Amino acid sequence: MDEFKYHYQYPHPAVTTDCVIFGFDGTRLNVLLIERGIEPYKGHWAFPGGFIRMDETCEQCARRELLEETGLSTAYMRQFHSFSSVDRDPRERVITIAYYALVRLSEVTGGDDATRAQWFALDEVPALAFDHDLILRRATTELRKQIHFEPIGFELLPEQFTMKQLQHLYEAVLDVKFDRRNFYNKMLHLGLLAEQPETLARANHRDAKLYRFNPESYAELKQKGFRLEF
Amino acid sequence: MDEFKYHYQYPHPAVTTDCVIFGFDGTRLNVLLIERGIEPYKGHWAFPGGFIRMDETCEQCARRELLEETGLSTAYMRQFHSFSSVDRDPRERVITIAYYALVRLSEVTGGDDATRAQWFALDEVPALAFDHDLILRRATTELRKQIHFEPIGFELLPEQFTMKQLQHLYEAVLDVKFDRRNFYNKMLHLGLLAEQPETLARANHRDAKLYRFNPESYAELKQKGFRLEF
DNA sequence: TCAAAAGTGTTCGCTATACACCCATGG
DNA sequence: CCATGGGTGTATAGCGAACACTTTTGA
Repeated sequence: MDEFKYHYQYPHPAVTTDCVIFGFDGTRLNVLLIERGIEPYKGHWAFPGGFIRMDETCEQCARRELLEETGLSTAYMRQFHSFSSVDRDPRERVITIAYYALVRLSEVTGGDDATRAQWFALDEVPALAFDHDLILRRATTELRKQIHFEPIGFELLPEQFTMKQLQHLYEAVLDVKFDRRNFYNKMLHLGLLAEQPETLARANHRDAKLYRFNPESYAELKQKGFRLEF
Repeated sequence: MDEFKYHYQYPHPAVTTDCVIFGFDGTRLNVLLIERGIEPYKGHWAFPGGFIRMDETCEQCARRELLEETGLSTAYMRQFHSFSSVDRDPRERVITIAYYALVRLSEVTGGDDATRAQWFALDEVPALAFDHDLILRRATTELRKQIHFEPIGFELLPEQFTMKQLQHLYEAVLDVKFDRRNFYNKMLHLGLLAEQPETLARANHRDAKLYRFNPESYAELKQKGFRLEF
């Protein structure tokens, strides 16, 4: 019985997708890692990923992995780079198409039990399997680039959030500090936020207003040639 | 004799790279297309591209194609997206990793004679083979995004250029018009241009100053946290 | 009444924009 | 001397950055 039953006239690389899943814990940016149960790199941490099927696109493949590990069937997801070093996988030639996903930590469920998954703060990520260190660095820089000009930060926050939470998010992703008052002013004047009727009661403090991202306003502004920037 | 001598346990897609080669003719942005000599899409125009070898990275593969078609061994080149629709190639499952290159038209030589290659202005590109229409649209939007924030426009101009040429380039790529005086001021104050001793003699007009892009200045500014923007 | 965080406005300086004049060249 | 494009400066408005005070809440 021949296990190698797929024949080609020319050599073909294997193709995988890998998925860098970002979450925000209120203070720091986190990524979801899987502990590998098999060789190569058994026991090392890596991004969720897997071989592409012949009947699915890369995006479908990446979404399948996201679903398996987070229970989420929808989330913001973006292809950011393909990695093709000849020796990046010791088994065979493997080219990977990498995505990053932005998820709300509160919505993440365990995923299937077969794999050990764990969130790591960006600055506490251990050495990773394969070339995943490189993939993480690239994912982070691409995310930063993108958040400068597109309102994707909201994908990491609950539907309703306070101004302070939003500020902390931007500070965590961009690794900068903003003046609180200027941040409030800028955000409100952009016209992308809808003030919510509810407020968030805080112990010992004044209640905080809750906001929601308003995609319609953004679509409208974008059509008028408006360019968001941070 | 078995022609299908490469065996795998699981099905593998074929992987290609495609290369959108941009050039600037002084007025409009152009792309280099190849007329396909074989099926599928025989007689249709397509981007230079080909199957990846087992001993080269995608970037090396794309550069190989660039060299074959333009004679250029160095040029600005950027991977911008991978395309993986299941039916994008009728022969077999093919995933392509797409690059765009920015070249100086003056430096392009014929490439090898085997293929018929031709420059097309962006707005005169015919219907393309495979999903190359989609690839072109994506390449164009990515190029526009990138030129907003990185000084890559110079890659499309001769080493020495006049302010007017530079303005025309930006206008062609971004599809906007700039006020000539404001464009001059902004460019000069950015500090990215080195004024050249030579001038360009123009018939019937005053000579034009020639400039050169100064990568050192840019590196210096970038390190200081300066963000370029158009 | 105090501590800690929320909410709001004003001033200032820079930069993008709109706009006008003089210069150099060839015919 | 004139037509054509090259080169430079100025006035204004709008936006981002720096910055201070008041409000609310629970202890």
